[in-house]
Amino acid sequence: MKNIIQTVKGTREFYPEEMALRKWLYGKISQVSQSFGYQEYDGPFLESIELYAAKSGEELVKEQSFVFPDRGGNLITLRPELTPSLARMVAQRQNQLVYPLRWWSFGPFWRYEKPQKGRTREFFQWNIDLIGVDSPEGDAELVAIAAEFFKAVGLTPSEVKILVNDRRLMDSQISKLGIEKTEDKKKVLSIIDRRDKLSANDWDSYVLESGFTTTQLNGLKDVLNNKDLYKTSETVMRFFAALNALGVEQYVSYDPRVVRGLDYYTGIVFEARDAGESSRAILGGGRYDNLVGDVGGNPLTGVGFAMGDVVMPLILEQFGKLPALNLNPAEVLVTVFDADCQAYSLAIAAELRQAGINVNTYPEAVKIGKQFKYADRVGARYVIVAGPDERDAKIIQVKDLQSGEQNTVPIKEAVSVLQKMIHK
RNA sequence: GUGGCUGUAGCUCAAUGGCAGAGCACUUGACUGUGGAUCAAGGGGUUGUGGGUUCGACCCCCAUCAGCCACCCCA
Repeated sequence: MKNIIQTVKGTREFYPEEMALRKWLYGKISQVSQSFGYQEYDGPFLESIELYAAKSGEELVKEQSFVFPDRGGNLITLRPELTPSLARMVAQRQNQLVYPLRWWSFGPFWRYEKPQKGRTREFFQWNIDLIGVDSPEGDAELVAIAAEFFKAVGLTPSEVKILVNDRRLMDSQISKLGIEKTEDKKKVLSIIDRRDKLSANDWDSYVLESGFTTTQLNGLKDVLNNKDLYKTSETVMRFFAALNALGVEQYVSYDPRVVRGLDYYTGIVFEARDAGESSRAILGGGRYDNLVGDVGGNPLTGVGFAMGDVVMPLILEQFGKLPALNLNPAEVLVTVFDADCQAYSLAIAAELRQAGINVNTYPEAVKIGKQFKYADRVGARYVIVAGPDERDAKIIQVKDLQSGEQNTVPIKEAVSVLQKMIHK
């Protein structure tokens, strides 16, 4: 045990239990994405480092990416995010694609970060984007997709909330405080982003230390406490009207403190958080204006979000919403009574499989009790016993481990009887 | 990248410088053609790894690896 080579730091292994959960999650994501008419796509897992140099935040590429030289000396990156690949894919076929473009993806990503709970170095991420539209209704569609996803996995509006703001709204408010320079505005956004991470007093001093006046500080506080700020924006009002019409308004609320860290958001921004103590960010996204420009296309607007796969199981566990998943694909186990009867058992199993039933056989003729225990442990519900008596009489015994009932079934009716039992 | 906590059986944890243990899990039996429940017995450890201090180290010191927590950043 001790000299087994360790897994790479921050990676996960998917034993059947975890794999079943991953597939379940993928299924929900796929179902919700497709219910809104989005098409599945994917990009390469390996990209050249130049792709990220243009657009992504400096830190993401320089400090949080796995980068290595290939045998030819080119720097290769394990993709830390999908958006640049998406931008290129759109740019390459910009004039052939049909807009609005609705695409979604679920695949692996790598970031060289310090692993801890809810954060690994290798993770899966759901990306979904609506490209080529700039309307509040388009923004609302993406938020509605997030809400429908929560609904699909069984999370209620009291357990998860999607918090929304609009950068344009914030921008005009910040201007009103006499902060006009782009650089200063960026600084304010990052200050707002830290609002929850500091105590009220510490945050106040942080604002002042960053070079802003007391008047600006107080003005900023007023803005951040104004839950009705969105009512001053016709666009955001339309956005909320659309959410109402889509029937997901209970999951969504306006919060002027949400600004998101990334520079490239230009309109609506949103993030989902759980209502528990940890209050983790579950997903985040927003509107961007210049998706394709950086990789050489004509500017296209879009709105999208990303959700990692690591936090969701933690949230589901916290609220007791983890699904009970069946790990054993075989509903039936055919026991092997003794060496002489093995062929009879194998033939029964083969016949059931021909009929589309998933069947385990016990691979050796050990004590029947052990085989029953095995069936119980692996979660096979029906056990077939076919010993010498059964073989000679052309029958089998079928036991339902859940009810404990056992019936004698003529071999000719085995398929139909089991199909009925399995599908009832 | 910075700071802190932790690491003992498959799992959850005891043992605070003097013989490395318990519960659960596992194997076998009670039950010679039937799982779960009960009872009994049994197997299982280089105490994360490598050094050091000591007559003696799970325990103290150093390093290292991993996990967790707070920063940073974000999914």
